[in-house]
Order: sequence, then structure tokens, then C-alpha cells
Amino acid sequence: MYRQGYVCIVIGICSIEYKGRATSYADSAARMLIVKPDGTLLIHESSKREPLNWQPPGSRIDANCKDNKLIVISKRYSPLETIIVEFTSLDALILCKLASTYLRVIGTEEDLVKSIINNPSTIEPGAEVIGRDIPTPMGKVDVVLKSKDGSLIVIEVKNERAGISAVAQLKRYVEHYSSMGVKVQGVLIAPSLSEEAKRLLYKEGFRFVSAHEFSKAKRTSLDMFIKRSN
Amino acid sequence: MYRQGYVCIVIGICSIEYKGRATSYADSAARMLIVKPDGTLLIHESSKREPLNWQPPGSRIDANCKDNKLIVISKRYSPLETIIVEFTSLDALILCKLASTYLRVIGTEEDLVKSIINNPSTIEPGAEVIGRDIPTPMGKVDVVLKSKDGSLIVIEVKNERAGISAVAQLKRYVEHYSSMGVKVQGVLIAPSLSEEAKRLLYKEGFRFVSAHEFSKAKRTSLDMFIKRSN
DNA sequence: AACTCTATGTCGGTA
DNA sequence: TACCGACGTAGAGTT
Repeated sequence: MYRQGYVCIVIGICSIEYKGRATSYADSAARMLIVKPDGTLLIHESSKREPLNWQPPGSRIDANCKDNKLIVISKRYSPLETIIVEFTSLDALILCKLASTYLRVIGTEEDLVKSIINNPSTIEPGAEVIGRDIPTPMGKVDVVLKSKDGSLIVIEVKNERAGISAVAQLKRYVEHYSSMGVKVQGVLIAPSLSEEAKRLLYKEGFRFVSAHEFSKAKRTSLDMFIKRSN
Repeated sequence: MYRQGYVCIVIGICSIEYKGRATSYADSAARMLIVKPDGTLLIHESSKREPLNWQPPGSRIDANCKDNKLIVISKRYSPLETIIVEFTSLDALILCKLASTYLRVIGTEEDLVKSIINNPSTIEPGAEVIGRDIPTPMGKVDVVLKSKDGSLIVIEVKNERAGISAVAQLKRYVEHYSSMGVKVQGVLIAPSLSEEAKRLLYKEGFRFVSAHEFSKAKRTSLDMFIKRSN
């Protein structure tokens, strides 16, 4: 049905059957089917950013015509998931070659963590960086500092407004270290904080540091990026 | 550029500038641009299920030609985000009308919760349903039961293999009720459990119930669905 | 609008 | 491969 390396787009009236982690069935209607050379399958309708049905990269595609119908079957293993698309009428069929580039995104949590590591004394004067992404039984801790008096500073970083779960995550880490008999201080760094999260944070005795404090460092990396791209 | 109600597909060589919650820039390359009547904008490449860049529904689109280039600008407010796509060459331009249907998905967490509520004694004989999606300062609790001895059973439901964060979520809820002086039992219901999560669960004294126990009820709802769709 | 959670999430990294 | 957490997550439901 499609040549190696080509993206295939089919526009027409189809019904869709999906069976896998969940199950769904869509009655006959006008839709757009996209098949990518990496096995990705997307079925889009007239609205929404998300496809109505899809199959992730690595899926196996197969197509055949029967009874004047185009039938497309996509299979994915582990977990086993199948999509069957049945076209009863076609409006367009397009083959094209598209690029495969790497997009660098600036301003992610990664960038924020980096600028924290470069400026630990913004959080506490004289604090030293112990490490980042430190694995514990409770998950990975974003950043760990050591303050001058020897106590630990455990930092959870969020790049978006932090909610209850962010504070709970921090709590898990702090409790892990304090249960080992270490003196620990919990710090949440985020652009902002929901009211509920704020309540929880102060109840736990943690500290909030605005991500804005690190915006200068962030801006620097942005400038470098813009310079690079011009 | 596009008529009301039509989906517009542009295939060609373009560069993309995105600025909003984050920032990115993509050099000139062959890509597919999709604009939906609800304002959704998608830019796809040769691989991946996710678009390289996008704009969600409700965004405002604008297009114009200048210096032999097609420039598409999409703006979204709250948060303010902008995408500028600059086409230097066009391979195809397609307009089509697509459907906008509602897809019913079977086998979600919602379905699992329902079958739990219909069979609470699978968890504990004689237990009664108190309620579901009960709001607490720690978030919403999936299901709360009351056992015959009057103690609470707090249930966290996951429709997929549960990890550490699922156990942590349950822990939050249990601690909330027990801090109010209520006797609480924590139960996690999921198809399976990661090893790390299992360790945490038993450490906390919670109970795991396989979602498989409720598969009969699930199957029933599936049967009804299949009957309906035929 | 803010907040919470689910998702066929997807994706990347790591052990 | 399993597990973990971020994501410009999106999307739905409630307050």
C-alpha cells in the first residue's frame, strides 16, 4: 500500500475498530488516515489535537481491498493492539516524503534544573550540590544540596504550576532521608503553586522558591539558543 | 486561507518558530501542516505519534503570502503562544471536510470503578459503598467503602500496571483519614503492580486486589457494547 | 478560571 | 525489557 519511507495519507469514509488496552468502535464517517514509515498510524477528525484512534511507532501495517473496500489493519505487539479501518469510499490518497528532524525545546524542567545546579546559593548561601536525579526507593530526587551546617536540602523541581502531587512527591523524598536519621529540608521550586499545594507545603514545613529566581540563568541559555539558530 | 468548516492540509518545506510555555525552532525541512476548523494546528514529520509542533483547539489562525513565501501564524491566548510556519515551497494543498464524532471507549478506569462499586464484597464481605470520587484536601479518592466493623476502606484504582506514585497517592488518602482519627484500610486495585510499588505497598500495610477479580463485570459491559454496536 | 485526575497517554532515560 | 518521571502533555469533570 505504501512505499518504503513515504508517509501515506488517506481521506475518505471509514469505520474503525480498536482493540487492545481498551476497546472502541467508530461508525462510518469522513476521516483522515495517516500512516508513517515508522509504523505510526493516526486517524484524525475535524476537531481536537488528539487523534480519534491511533497506533504508536513500531506497529505493523497491512492493507488490502475486498468487496470494493479498502481495509487497513495495524497491529502492535506488547501489548497486543489492533486497529482495523474499513474505507467504503475514498476522497484522496497522498504519498509524500517528510523530514525527520530533532527539535530542541528550550525552557523545560531540564533547563531549570541546570540553572539551579549552577546557582545553588540562590536557595541557601554556601550550599553545595550533592547530585541530581538521585534514585531512592521512593523515586528519583531532582536535586540534592548540602547546606553549610551539614544538613540535606532535597529539591523537587516543577516547570509548571505545582499542585498537590508535587508537594506529596517532595514529602516522599524528605521522609525517606529523615527516616534514615538525616536532617533534611524540603524545597519546592516552581513558577507558582496552587492554593491547596501551598497549604500542604506549609503544613509540612517545606519551603517554596519561585522559579523566577533562576530566570536569569534561563535567559542566558535562551540567548545562546537564539544566537545559535540565527 | 481555509474555508469555514474545512480541514486544510499543506505539505511542503517549512521552518517553524514556536514561543510560549517553552521555545523551539525547527530549520527548513519537508513537513505536513494540518489546520482544523476548531483552531487546532498540527505539524507532523516522518515519524512519531506526536506532532513536532502544534497548537491546541481554540487557537487563532492567520495566513499570508510574502516574498514568494506562505506564512502561517497561529496564536493562542492564555497562555499566549505563537507558532510561525514559513513555507518556502509547496508540494500539496488539500481541503476536506471531516466528521466530528464521539468515540466511546470501553475498558477505562471508569468502567473498573463501576464494577467495583457493583461488587464491593469482592474486596471485603459485607462492605458497603460510601461514595466515589470523594474530594479531600489531598485530592479525590476513587472509592470509599465501609466495612462491617465500621472502619473505612479507601480504594485507589488504576487501570494499568501501578507504580510507586499510585501507592503514594493511596498513602496520601489513607493518612488523611487516619489523621482524623478514623480507622482506615488502604486498598490498591490494578491489573498488576511494579516490584518497587509492591515493596512500598507492603511496607505501608496496604492491600492489593487484582483488577482481574472484577473482569466478569467488565466483560458484561463489553458484551453490552458489542451488542449495541452490531 | 483554577484544580484534580485519567489516558489505548507518548517519550526519553536508565538499570 | 521493566520502571520511572516529564510533557508546550491533552482532555474531562467539578468547583
